[in-house]
Amino acid sequence: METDQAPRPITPEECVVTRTLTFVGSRWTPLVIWHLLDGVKRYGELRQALPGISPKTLADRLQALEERGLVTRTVHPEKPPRVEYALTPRGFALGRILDDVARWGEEWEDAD
Amino acid sequence: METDQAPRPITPEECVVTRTLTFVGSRWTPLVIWHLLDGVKRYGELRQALPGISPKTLADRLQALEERGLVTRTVHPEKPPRVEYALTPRGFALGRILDDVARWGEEWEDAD
DNA sequence: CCGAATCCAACATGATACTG
DNA sequence: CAGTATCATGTTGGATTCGG
Repeated sequence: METDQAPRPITPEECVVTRTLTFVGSRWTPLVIWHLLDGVKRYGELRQALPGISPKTLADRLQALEERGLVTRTVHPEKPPRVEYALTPRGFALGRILDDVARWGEEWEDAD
Repeated sequence: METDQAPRPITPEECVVTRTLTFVGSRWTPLVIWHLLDGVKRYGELRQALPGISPKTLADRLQALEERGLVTRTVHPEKPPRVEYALTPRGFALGRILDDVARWGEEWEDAD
């Protein structure tokens, strides 16, 4: 007998998809990842590439991405200082999913 | 000559991935879609299946999903009224992407 | 039973100025 | 250059109440 699931109640906090999407869906996060797919980037390069972002928001996003293991942060103790950000393998894996999202999103909006 | 792109500045509003993720990443949206993958559901069924959701939030999410063509809403003019929600084909397509997100998210969190 | 209306709280984001 | 500190704001979600 297959237990035909009336899927039991589940909260957003218990749902891995929700956790993932609320994290990745933060306003600037997909664009940060997208730029890093292109290769290692400095803080200032990202800032230029993200028109209108505030330094605080960029720092927040990069810290969050680093904490969650999607981005590495490397400090070169020079003068002037140089800090570089790069995607981890898991960050790249996410980038591939974002491609799927992009394709789906384009069809979706075209059909409006 | 391949024009090696230093990808030109782009805002979140211009990015289809951002638009899609901020929409789908709304707190209860993934769970609503997930429950509808199982088949047609009544408002009250969804409410039971989503512990803690407020009627306003559920109505908001369902309206947004309907407006964007991911869900259909059918009113059966009975007494008491019966209202049923179902995914459209595009809604189901999104569901498949959410599966990928789930798989990625599980690895991601396991690796913490 | 389904859901609209109102009001409010929480959080993410933003502007701006300043520092190691 | 690469941020932090501080303050202001806007959008999202929730509690509650009421109507068809």
